[in-house]
Amino acid sequence: MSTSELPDPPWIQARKPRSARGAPLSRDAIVEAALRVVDREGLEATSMRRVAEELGTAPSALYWHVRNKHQLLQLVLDRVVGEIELPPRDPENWQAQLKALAREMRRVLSSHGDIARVTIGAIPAGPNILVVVEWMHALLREAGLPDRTVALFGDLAGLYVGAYAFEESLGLASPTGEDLPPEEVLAMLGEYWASLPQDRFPHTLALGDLLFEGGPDERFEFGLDVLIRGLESLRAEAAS
Amino acid sequence: MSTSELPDPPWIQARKPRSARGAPLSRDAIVEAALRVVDREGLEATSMRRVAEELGTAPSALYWHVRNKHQLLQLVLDRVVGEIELPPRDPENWQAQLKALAREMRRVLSSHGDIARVTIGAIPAGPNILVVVEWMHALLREAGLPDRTVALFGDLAGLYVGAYAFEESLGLASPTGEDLPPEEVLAMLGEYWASLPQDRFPHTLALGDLLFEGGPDERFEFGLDVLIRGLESLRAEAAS
DNA sequence: TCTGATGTAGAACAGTGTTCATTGACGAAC
DNA sequence: GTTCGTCAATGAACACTGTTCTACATCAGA
Repeated sequence: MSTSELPDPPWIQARKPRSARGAPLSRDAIVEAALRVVDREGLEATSMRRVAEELGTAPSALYWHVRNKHQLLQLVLDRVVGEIELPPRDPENWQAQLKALAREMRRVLSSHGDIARVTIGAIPAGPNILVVVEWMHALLREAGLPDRTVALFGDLAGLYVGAYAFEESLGLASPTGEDLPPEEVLAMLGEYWASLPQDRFPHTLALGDLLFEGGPDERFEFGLDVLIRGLESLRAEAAS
Repeated sequence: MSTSELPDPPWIQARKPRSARGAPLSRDAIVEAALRVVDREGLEATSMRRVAEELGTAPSALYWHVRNKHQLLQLVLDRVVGEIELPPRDPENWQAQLKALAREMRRVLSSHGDIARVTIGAIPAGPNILVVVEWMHALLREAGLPDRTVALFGDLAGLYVGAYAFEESLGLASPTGEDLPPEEVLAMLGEYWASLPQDRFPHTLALGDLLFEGGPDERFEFGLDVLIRGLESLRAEAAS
């Protein structure tokens, strides 16, 4: 929700529009169109031709406003991150607030199809992303964590939420790469599981349904819990 | 190193060779060739045509032995995971052994280019992958962790190592998508950092160089430390 | 009015995963 | 020894992809 008036990163190099109402196309309109395509048809279907079609123009017209597809997707990601709502900080409750931020990030990412895939391996450098990063850094520093820990943990938390949301967006992708209904994938997995020799995989077989039954929410919360407990352990050790 | 004689997953459906020495091509030869291409030129350059060229055959010939590119990459990944060396288990030292396993996984993945990208969002279902998973499940169960925790943590650890190795393989990818020398990317980032308004990003700016200076090893070890501390906290709570 | 920058359009390039009909090679049965 | 059917490889083709290049409008300022 921010549309914050921040300086663009130098590598964006937005072209100055000729006049306020002059150009039929704009970088923002392209980003918005690309996001619509991502929402409806997923990242894989989001080609430059498809985005241009959504806008009723030629694919080459996009390249006047955007350097390449990679940059366009980065812009879309930053636009999506802008939807994240940040509550007022309360350092006394830093653990609960950190969890709430992670949940909000996951919610926003998951509400836009595969877009989380873009986060993996991207330097978090868009204006909106920086706002979220600053909020988190502030919370952890105000909570009394050492600077080095804050810097490293920010990275780690971003990696976790991004990777998790991405994995989640794939759903139950068939191991063969075809589009199979999830129940058939589960059936195949079950068949394979049953075929495993008991003497070589006793522990994995003993875990049995526990490996499959945890829903995505439960798995996400577990990871969050582990991360926060680990961080708290570091904090306690540093404070002693 | 395993070449374990395990049943193939049902979705592999390997074709039975006509005779032992008959076919000039084989699934294993294709996987090996694909791995060579990944090692030398990276995942993005690994096309079916490139793999076929490596073998001196036509691209369409591959499709007799492999269902599609997705499956081929899964096979390559499993082949790579087979290189992981597993020491004898010592549940007394489960924390150190768990860390050692994670380091070994990262080492093997990172020694094969981008291959870690394939791990993200893939159901860990190859034979060699299952051997590693079983080892880990065994270690944690023998260490006395509750089954539910073992199942969930296995997922989490795989997600972390895979995502980290993937991010690492990208190196310092330019935010624009072009191939820029890393120092130039760093220069751009520094320029952007310097342009940020002090009043809106005080904490992120205060962290300063701490955000950049941690090498990949240090960052990986930090994440590992957080995960293990979190797990230990769960174990202590469950044991009380 | 002329000039130059700002945009858009269309064609083209080199490449992608995958399918399909065709052709060859070989083991087994007659 | 010949036929037959399966196994395997081929080459062409399809429908795409990201990107670039040239050409062509459109409009602001001198």
